[in-house]
Amino acid sequence: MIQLDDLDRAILKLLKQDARLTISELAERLNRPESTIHFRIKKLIEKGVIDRYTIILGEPLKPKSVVAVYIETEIPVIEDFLEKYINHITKTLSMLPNVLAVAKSGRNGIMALIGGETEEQIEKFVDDTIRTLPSLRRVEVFPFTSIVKGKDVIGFLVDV
Amino acid sequence: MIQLDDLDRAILKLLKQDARLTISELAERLNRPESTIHFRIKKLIEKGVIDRYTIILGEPLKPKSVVAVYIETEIPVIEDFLEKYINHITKTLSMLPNVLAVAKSGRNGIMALIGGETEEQIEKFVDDTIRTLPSLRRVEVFPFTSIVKGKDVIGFLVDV
DNA sequence: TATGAAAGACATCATGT
DNA sequence: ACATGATGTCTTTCATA
Repeated sequence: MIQLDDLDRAILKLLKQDARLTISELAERLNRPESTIHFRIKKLIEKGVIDRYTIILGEPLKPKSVVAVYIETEIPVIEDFLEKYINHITKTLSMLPNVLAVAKSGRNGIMALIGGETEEQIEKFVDDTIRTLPSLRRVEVFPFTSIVKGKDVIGFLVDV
Repeated sequence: MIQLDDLDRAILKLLKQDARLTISELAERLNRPESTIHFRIKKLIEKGVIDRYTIILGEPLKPKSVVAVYIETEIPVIEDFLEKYINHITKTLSMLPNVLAVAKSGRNGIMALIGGETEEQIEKFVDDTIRTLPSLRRVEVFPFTSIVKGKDVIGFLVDV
């Protein structure tokens, strides 16, 4: 395991909120010398605790409407088909810009996060692109009314 | 709407990959003067296209196992109860550190993303914390076998 | 809006406590 | 873990086109 002390955690928390905080600003807020902050961040990156820095995109680029879709295929007699078919679907979905995220679920399930201008537009996309796939035994749409925790995950995921 | 040209898009794409790229590095890669890049980024922030800068946490802090859970409540006779109850559940879940994200779905549904060390541990958490809630008519767990698109959403969501 | 040049701020590193 | 100082790099600003 990895062990982080309070200072590490405080640095991570501040950088999560605003990764452009300078070392001097961090040093001031946390009442530590700049050299210490610099050293800690260097270590956090080396240890892989900080994976990378990124930007979150804002309202202008975010889809107004988001749904989760669960897809489940039939289980074929030839098991080998299953994995190949699941791979095919996930890869196809992954290439589409309005598909924000895709995960395999179990052996024959897929969960996808899909964004669009309206819920109706997304429904149409699901009808045209997903429900037309062969050998599905279930397609269920979970429309997101509001995001309570992890709100800006959409701005994180959206393609530019 | 907002309109972005190729340069804007190129800047956003690079910053999404690595928000620590300096203006000079961006300028070099995109064959533009530093002042231009500086100006564009300033505008992108002003327009809200760039919402904020953040860090993605790495393996040491990421849960090894992740599931999505869909929760659906009964629809009570008194409609007002419904919203209050859904709010109560979402807020309770949001406070827990292993609950990575929570969204309301429709009027009586909740979708939550939950992380843990093993799938069994998460199952136990679902049994103890969610299935014990009153007036639920459905609790379904979708274990994530692998994430195909949006892989580092977990490192983005995880609490420090 | 784009650019070039200059000024100031910052990260980084070495050294020592 | 912290302090200090030296160095080079980067950001930021401003005047100009």
